Order: sequence, then structure tokens, then C-alpha cells
Amino acid sequence: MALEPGPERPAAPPRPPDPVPSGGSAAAPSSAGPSSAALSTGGPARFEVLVPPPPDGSTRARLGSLTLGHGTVETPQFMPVGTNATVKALHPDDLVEVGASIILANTYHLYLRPGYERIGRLGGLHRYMAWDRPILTDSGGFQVVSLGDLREVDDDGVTFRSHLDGSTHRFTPELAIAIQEALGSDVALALDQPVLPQASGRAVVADATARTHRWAVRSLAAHRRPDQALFGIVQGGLEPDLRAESAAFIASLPFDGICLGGLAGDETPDEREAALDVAVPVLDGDPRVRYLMGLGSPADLLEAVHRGIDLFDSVLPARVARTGQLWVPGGRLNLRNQRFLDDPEPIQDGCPCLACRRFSRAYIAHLFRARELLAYRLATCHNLTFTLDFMSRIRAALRSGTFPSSLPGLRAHAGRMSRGEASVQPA
RNA sequence: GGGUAGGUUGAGCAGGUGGUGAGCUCCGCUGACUGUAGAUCAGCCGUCUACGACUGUGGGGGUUCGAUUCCCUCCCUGCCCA
Repeated sequence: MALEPGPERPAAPPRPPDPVPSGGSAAAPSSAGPSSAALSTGGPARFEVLVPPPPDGSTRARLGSLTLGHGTVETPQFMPVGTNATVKALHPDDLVEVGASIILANTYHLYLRPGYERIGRLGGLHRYMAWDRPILTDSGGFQVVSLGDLREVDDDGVTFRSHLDGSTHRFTPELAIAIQEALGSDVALALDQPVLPQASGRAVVADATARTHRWAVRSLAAHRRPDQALFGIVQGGLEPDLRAESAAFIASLPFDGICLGGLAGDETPDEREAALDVAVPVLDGDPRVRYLMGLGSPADLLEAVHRGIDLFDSVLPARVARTGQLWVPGGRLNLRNQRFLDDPEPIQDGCPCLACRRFSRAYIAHLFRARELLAYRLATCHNLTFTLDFMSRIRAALRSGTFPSSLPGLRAHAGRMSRGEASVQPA
């Protein structure tokens, strides 16, 4: 699709070295260098566009740097999801090695168990889970849809039944903020009401979007913690006018970053990209980071970066890893398939991850069949390494000014990792 | 040698006292998954010309319109007694 030309932008500032090498390991977020201090806004989240999109309008992709309390995040970037204050199957050292510079944790889950007051008493989420890099907490808004019939939304908040014990709980925008302040995440999100675009009529989307806007205002009013950023969430489903209106409204508020929610659901890639092409131009010229919630397959990440998104999170690479699907350039391997039992090759030749450095496909295939715990750790390390390395490749292309022209190569590397695309054959 | 309990689709079972045995759990095969109620879930898992049909209850024989069931015989396994 054609991208509309953006406005002229000032020349890019000097390009700092990317701390994440293309091998995907040993990311080392650090404080921003003195050269970028002049662009600091002094807030809890400082986003700088290091390489803006080209003036010819060939892409909205941009290279950036998001500085938070616990470190700097190079963008475009992917956040592994650690719902229960852990990225399933991984040790924090694994996350560092995989190249994670920021992870996501979940307000709803941690509220139910172990309780946010407890985490607060124990020194906050970073100390609790022994992760000293940035953490973003989801507000619990997604559980409004994922918990389905266990919830009821009204204008004041949302009433949930706990998925753990059936007990009744109620979230308001104010409580979601209080929980996240107790957790001490670097980035908090405003409570929102996403909808499944395909399963909802326009009236439902409009209603949820309007409610999300009211909650956004209340979230800002409730937020106190000066060392914590607060991002607002754009909704609007797949309705172009509602999506654009929502983007304009959220952008009019003094949030530290802009999230695009209600996507990465049951919509098609074309529908999702159309929604981005409506929402992102509304944010053009806005100095804040743009975060598309929930997207995780490499091909999807690439197209969203192309359309101007800086930040992503998803469960996908880690979840599919735990079921034996390993991502390699151009596609994926299903290690549960019989043919891998005799395959002595590493999952991906040259990959620096914990799995590929020492183990064969045959061995990992065996571990999956035996349901050995090491299988989940190795597979998760590999897929996150692949994903974060892919983001690093995108950043390298942006830094060198070759991004639009490098799209075909990046698309080939991304392959299709979901939605019924064929698996790759072993080398 | 005598007695006794058994032999069901890769494994383990359920069922079946003359009237259509393709059920279950493993194992196995394949697929799905995107702000994680998920190391989960779904489909398949005897054969075929496949929305239907056929075969299959240790082997062989018999009775019967009809046998997994009744009778004869043989084989195999567990246990008990010599």
C-alpha cells in the first residue's frame, strides 16, 4: 500500500550505537548518552526519534530510543510477556542473554496473585522478580475481553470473576493505576475496554471506545508516581472514523506514550494495517512513542514498523515455542514432527541462543516428547532470540537508511510464523 | 502333571450370558495459537474405491438363520498346588 508523505522533519541527530548486536544476544540497555540530553523532556519516559521516516513518504518507520527509569529501550522493539512476573520457563539471565531490554507484566494477574500490596511491601516488582531493566505493566484491560463471560463492564469500571477461584473483583481506572504504582513498573497503562472487532457491531465499538476515553482522563487524574510513565490506549476497532477519532483524543491528553489497542485479535492483516494507516497519521508530528499492543509474529511486526509503530509485545513467540514450534529465517520448524528425531543440526545454524549453541534438533525433539522442562526453556530462548534479533535487523536497516529498500529481504527473513502458513523444511 | 484366571485395534483397559464390539486412556500423527485462565487446545489414530462401506474379540473346527457368547480341540500368558 502507498504511504502518504509525511511532513518535513529536521535532520536526524547522530546515530548512537545499537546495544543489541545482530546476533541477538547481550543487549545492554544503559543510560542515554550525554549527546541526547538536549532532547530530554525531563519526564519519566523520554522518547527520541533518532532516524525519522524519510520525507518521500515511502515508509513511516523510524528509529528511536525510549529512556525509562531502569534503562533505555532502542526502538523499534519487542517486549517479551511475563504475565505472572516471569517470562514462562526463563530465568532473568536467559532474558538478558536473549536480548530483552524491557518486558511486560500483567496488573490483573499480579493483583489476584500474589497481590499488589505484597509486591509493594517486598520492594516492588523489579526486586521481586529480580529484573532490573524496564517493565511495562498492562492495565488489565485485555482481561476485559479475554475473560469473556466472567466479567461485566459499566461506566465506572469492570467487575471480574477471578479465573483462579471464581471470586468477584472490580477494577476501576483508579484502582488499576494504584496497583501499577504499587508494583512500581516503569510504564503503567490506563485501563481500557478493547473489543473483538469482528465479533462486535459498530455501536459496541463506539461505546467501548468512548468509555476508554473517559477512563483515560480518570487514569491521568489518578496517577501520582513521578518516576512512572503512563501510556494511554487508542481503541476504535476497525471503524476508520472511530479509530482516527480515538487516536486524536488520546493524543490530546498528556500521556507519556500512545498505545494502539484492540488489534492483534481476529482481524486480518489487511484490516489491521488499514487501521494503522488511519491512526498513525493522526499521530504524525507527535513526539511520543507508539506501541501496538499484542503483535508478535515477525512478519506482522515488520509491517507495523513500516507503518510507524515503535513498540510491541506478544505472547506468541514464547507460547508457540512451548508447543514445539521454533522460528527460523523464512518460517518455522515443528520439532514435534517425527523427522527431527534424527536431525543432528542445531535449530538455526549460527544462532547464538542457549539452544543452538549446544543442542541438536534431535535432542530438543526428544525433550519435547519426554515433556522435559528443559525443552520449554531452550525453545523459548530460541524464539525470543529470533524475534529480538529480527527487531535488531530492522533497526540496523533504519540506522543505515536502507529500510524501505530492505523490506523484501526482511520479509523473506520473517516468513510466516502463524495463521496456517507452511512450515519450513529442515536444511 | 493338576487346578484356576485370562487372550479385545501399538500399549493398557471397558464392554459384551445367541441378535449391528471401531468406546476410553496412553503412545503416535497433524494442526492451531498475537496486550498468556494456555509446558495448552483441536482433529486424526484397523482397512478401503472414505458424508459410506468392509474387517476385527488367540488359531482351527462344530452347532445355529445368526457365535465375542454354546461345544470340541490346539496355542499362549499369569497365579496356586504337586
